[in-house]
Amino acid sequence: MGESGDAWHTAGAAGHQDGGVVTMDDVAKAAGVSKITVSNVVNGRNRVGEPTRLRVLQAIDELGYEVNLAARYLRVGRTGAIGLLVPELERPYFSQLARRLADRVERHGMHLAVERTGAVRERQLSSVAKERVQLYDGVVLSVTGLTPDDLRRIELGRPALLIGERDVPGTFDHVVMDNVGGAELATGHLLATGSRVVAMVGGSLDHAEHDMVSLRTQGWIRAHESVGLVADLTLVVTPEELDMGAARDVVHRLLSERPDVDGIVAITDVVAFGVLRALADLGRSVPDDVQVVGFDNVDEGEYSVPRLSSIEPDNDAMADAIVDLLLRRIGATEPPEPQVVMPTPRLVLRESTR
Amino acid sequence: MGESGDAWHTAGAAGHQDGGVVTMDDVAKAAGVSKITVSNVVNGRNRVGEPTRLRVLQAIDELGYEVNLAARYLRVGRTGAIGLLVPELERPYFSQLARRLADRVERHGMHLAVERTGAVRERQLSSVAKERVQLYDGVVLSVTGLTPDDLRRIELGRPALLIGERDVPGTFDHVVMDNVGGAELATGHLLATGSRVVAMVGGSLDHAEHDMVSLRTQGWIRAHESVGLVADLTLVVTPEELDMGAARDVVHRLLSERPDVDGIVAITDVVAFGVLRALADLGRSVPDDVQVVGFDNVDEGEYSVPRLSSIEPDNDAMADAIVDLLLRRIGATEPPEPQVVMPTPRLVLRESTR
DNA sequence: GTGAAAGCGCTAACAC
DNA sequence: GTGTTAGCGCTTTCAC
Repeated sequence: MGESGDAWHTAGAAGHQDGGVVTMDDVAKAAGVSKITVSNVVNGRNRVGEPTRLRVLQAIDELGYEVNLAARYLRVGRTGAIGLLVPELERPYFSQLARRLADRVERHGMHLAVERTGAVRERQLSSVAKERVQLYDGVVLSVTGLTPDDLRRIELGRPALLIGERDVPGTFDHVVMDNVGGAELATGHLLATGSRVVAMVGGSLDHAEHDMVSLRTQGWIRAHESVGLVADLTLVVTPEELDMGAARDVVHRLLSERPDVDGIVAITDVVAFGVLRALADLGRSVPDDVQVVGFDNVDEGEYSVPRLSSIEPDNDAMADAIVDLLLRRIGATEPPEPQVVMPTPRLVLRESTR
Repeated sequence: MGESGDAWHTAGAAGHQDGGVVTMDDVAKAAGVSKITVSNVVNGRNRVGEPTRLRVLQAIDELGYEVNLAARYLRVGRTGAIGLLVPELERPYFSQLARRLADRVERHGMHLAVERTGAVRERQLSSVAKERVQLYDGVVLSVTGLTPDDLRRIELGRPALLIGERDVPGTFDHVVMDNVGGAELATGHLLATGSRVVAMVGGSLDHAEHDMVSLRTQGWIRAHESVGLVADLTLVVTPEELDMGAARDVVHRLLSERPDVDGIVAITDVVAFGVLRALADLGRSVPDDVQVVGFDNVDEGEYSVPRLSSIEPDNDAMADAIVDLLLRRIGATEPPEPQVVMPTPRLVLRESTR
């Protein structure tokens, strides 16, 4: 048959004859049936006689045939894949979310692919992301860092679900953390266990934006209010990036200006790890000199030194809701009513708090 | 026009008329040209007059047209996507590899999607993985944990490149770490700086398998040999899993049996973090009582307490090689000669060693 | 139980 | 510069 083909690509791994892009027609010819019968066999539709089935199966095996997904997709409109679009691949929160989603999606016979949107905004989301998203039956989109205005522009052209922020046009399914409530819970615990000067590392006072950072900062403020204190806004410090390095640096600065800080709420667990690192640098003992609490309850918190107390947003419940809502939307013929799910967070106490 | 379509999926985000799966034909009709002219405009082929181009562009905009990638792919055979298949999404090594690859791949105008193969073996790799891989122009496959025999079975039907193990059929492009050399370097440093009883946490003595674990264990043995010592094989301890929790547990056990251990080589950085956690539990000071060195030089090593010394396999050079080799193979019309790349590792000293 | 015809949306050739 | 023809590989009627 053909002379070139796919087989060589992997440099002749298995023992196929010659590869050569085997089509259903080839199989049909070899088995002495028609294309459609091959299709029926491949897709397990039972309207085909056992002897024919066997002959077809054998031909498939001999020729090393494999369905062409692009063709099938063009015809059927389904790829069986769900896309998860996140701003960064290596943030533990996202990779652990990916793991949870992959588990659940596979349970439904589909699979998950993870892509990075980068420090994407507006234009990029509406054009770049839009194109690549086509090869998924549905998309989970993390919109951390996008303004409500950006969000209004998003139009992916297929079933989609948002995670990450709270205030959203109201036209998307949306699974969110209780950012305010969680931060309030965390801060409240520090205040209740003797901390008097509780800083918010990674927070922001830009109340206009209803993004994760501002919301968690509000929770920190509210916790003060609800015990009759007024939060000292100079204790909100904002690192360049929400990573460990920047967090560590900003804490060095904070503690040189405000050595009286005896509690730190970190905007995320990753930031909290940077905080712990800085406190170790400075010889402050945790939790005796300074209590620290994070947010997200990432796996690594179990093993940091000291172990990190954190807010668990109920990540499993969120993952459940995400795939349920998305699959519902994928399966629907009519656009279902957009829904918002916000599980109740709880505080996980480990060694970094009293 | 149509009444249903894509638009509703995202619940009417943007302001398209009605959606309705707009095709090139629709655009062509609206602009008063032919399908192919629309195609030419969309793909930026300049053989189209400026006024026509403008009319087409406007029609595209008005109708909210978007190319159908499945159709294009069926025709052209390229999706512009590279797949990265890893056993686990949340291992820092993999997510950081993903970041490096995504950077480079995007520089070439393509994009990267990451999928999980799970604790996949044989059958799964040759069937499951094979299907889903079709929508990528090329695939980077991490084969950690597969036997050489499994590897021989892999036939993905498209340009592929292996990472992770050393001994491989020799028919794939292959980018590997110098596992033996790296572990030898790490162990050598501990021995040279006064450690006398150096355990290998996460190692394995199953020399039959030439997987990462065995290779790094060999490096540990060799380092002893090259300074005239003979490695005490009872110091090789194997946790259930290569994660922090199991590593921590196994170190607890190790140190209760062998309190004289004064150096630990961890098979990976993640294992090393578990080791550090255990040593903190046991009140051993690092590096004074016990030196610790990891492998992979994952970002988190900068921020652990204490900061982790580690083997840097030259991850950037590996990422460069991976995309260069893969793109070469994708672009080629003839199967290029399979190539093996193994950068030289170096030791990064931080606080966990003397 | 099996097959023939049609077409999903796109682009490579080759006209004009 | 622009259009026509053909076909990528598959599945969905509907007939036999």
